Amino acid sequence: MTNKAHILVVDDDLTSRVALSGYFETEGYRVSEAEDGAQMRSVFAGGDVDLIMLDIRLPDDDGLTLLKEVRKQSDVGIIMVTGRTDEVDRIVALEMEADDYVIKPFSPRELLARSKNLLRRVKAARVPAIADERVLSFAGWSLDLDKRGLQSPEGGEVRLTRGEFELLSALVENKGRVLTRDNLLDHLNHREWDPSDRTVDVLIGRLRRKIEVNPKDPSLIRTVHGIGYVFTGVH
Amino acid sequence: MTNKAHILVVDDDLTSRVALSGYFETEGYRVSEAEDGAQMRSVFAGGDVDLIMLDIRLPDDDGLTLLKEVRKQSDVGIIMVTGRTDEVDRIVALEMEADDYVIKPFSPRELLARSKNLLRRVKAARVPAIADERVLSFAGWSLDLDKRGLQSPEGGEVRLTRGEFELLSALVENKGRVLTRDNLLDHLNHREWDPSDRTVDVLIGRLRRKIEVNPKDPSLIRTVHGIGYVFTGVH
DNA sequence: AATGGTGTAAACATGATGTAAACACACAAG
DNA sequence: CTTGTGTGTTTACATCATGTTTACACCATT
Repeated sequence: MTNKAHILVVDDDLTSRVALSGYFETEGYRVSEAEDGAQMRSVFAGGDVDLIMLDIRLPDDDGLTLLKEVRKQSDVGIIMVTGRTDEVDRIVALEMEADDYVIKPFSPRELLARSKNLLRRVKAARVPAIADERVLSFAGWSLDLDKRGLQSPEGGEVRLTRGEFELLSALVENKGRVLTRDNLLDHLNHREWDPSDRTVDVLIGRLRRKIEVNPKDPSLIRTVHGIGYVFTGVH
Repeated sequence: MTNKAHILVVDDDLTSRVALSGYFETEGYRVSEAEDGAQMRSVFAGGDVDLIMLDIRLPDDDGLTLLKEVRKQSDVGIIMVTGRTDEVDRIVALEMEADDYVIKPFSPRELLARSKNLLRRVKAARVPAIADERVLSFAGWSLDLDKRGLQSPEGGEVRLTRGEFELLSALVENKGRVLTRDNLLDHLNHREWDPSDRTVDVLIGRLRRKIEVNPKDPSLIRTVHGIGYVFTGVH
């Protein structure tokens, strides 16, 4: 998959939390951590969590209570983290529609295999939900993030190279905010910028010739001398 | 759930098979049984199986071989039935994308809870597929998802290999959205993509020679340099 | 005016893509 | 078992797209 899955680890015990996060980070997942229900809700509200590793024993809210709360509003993947002695609660958790549980101490290899399989299922179900188009509009233009194409106000399709597209979407997504070359180059490739690097300038130039009415006097992509560029198109 | 889920129990041992079937039947599921790979294939070919309980030890084909075979062509739920001594194979099974395993003798309550949760996920992913048209049309062509065949605008039947079909259906189902090679290879087989893997490129090439008016200048399947491919046929 | 930043044409280098051919493997037929 | 067939995968190489560099003119700021 192009996008890394986002995993939320909820555990009050620092040791297990770090261990879990470590495993997942090594595998290239994006990991967030929470110590309690409040922090969990805060991260979960971001709306892009794919899998929750949820400790069944927490100081404030019971893990099972949180499980119920989350399940009520979401089909996110949930794996309960349990101790050796939680036998009964494990079954209860499964019956409350937790997808799985692991027992501390866990086998990393099995844990990762299970997580991966579950993520596959979660994502498969989510695709149709994200099916709505992601389109950024400005000054009559529309930039389709799925199609990776740009439509002119007249309706014609304008072809953009990968670099031009990355640059334009970064600018439009941050419209009104000045982005440095360093910043833009990071969006483009993941690369450090040094003062002799003119890549961004050249690409901005090519972009202007494609979308500006008068490329010599740009109105959409403005230069901020000594800093970088800023997108000033109206919505 | 409106329709009863269909569960296929594959086990050569009569005792475990009957035990498993019994549990599921009590819960109101529709259960089929198979003693070996051949019988399994026969039932599975019916196309309406939601969950397979697959013994990891079978007389003829290895359970893992069957697992691989099924996974190659389907996202059906799979729970491996293992003995106490199969520790290593359990992990291997998970890594071959089995959803779960149970250890004989199993706790009926846990088994049923796990099955129920998995069925929920399997069905969630399947609903949109069934709800959608089973025939996808574009530019005069029609792709029959049940028949796994393609009809040309002139009415002739064009033969597609499994790989070509998987690729084309993935592209058409996501028309207008750019799919990465990673993405496409995942539809094709369940396999990770690495930059040296040219399988997708070759298959796309073969596909183009079958459906494009001018394969040298493709209009249906467009290349998005540095990203992947996108289907741009009109409906 | 001096200095460093920016625009841009042109050349360049490199990695991505198209594709033929060889290969590997499973399966079916003899 | 052996042979043949279909098909996915790998290899190899020609070609292409495009990001990057270079060079120089021009501009902005001091």
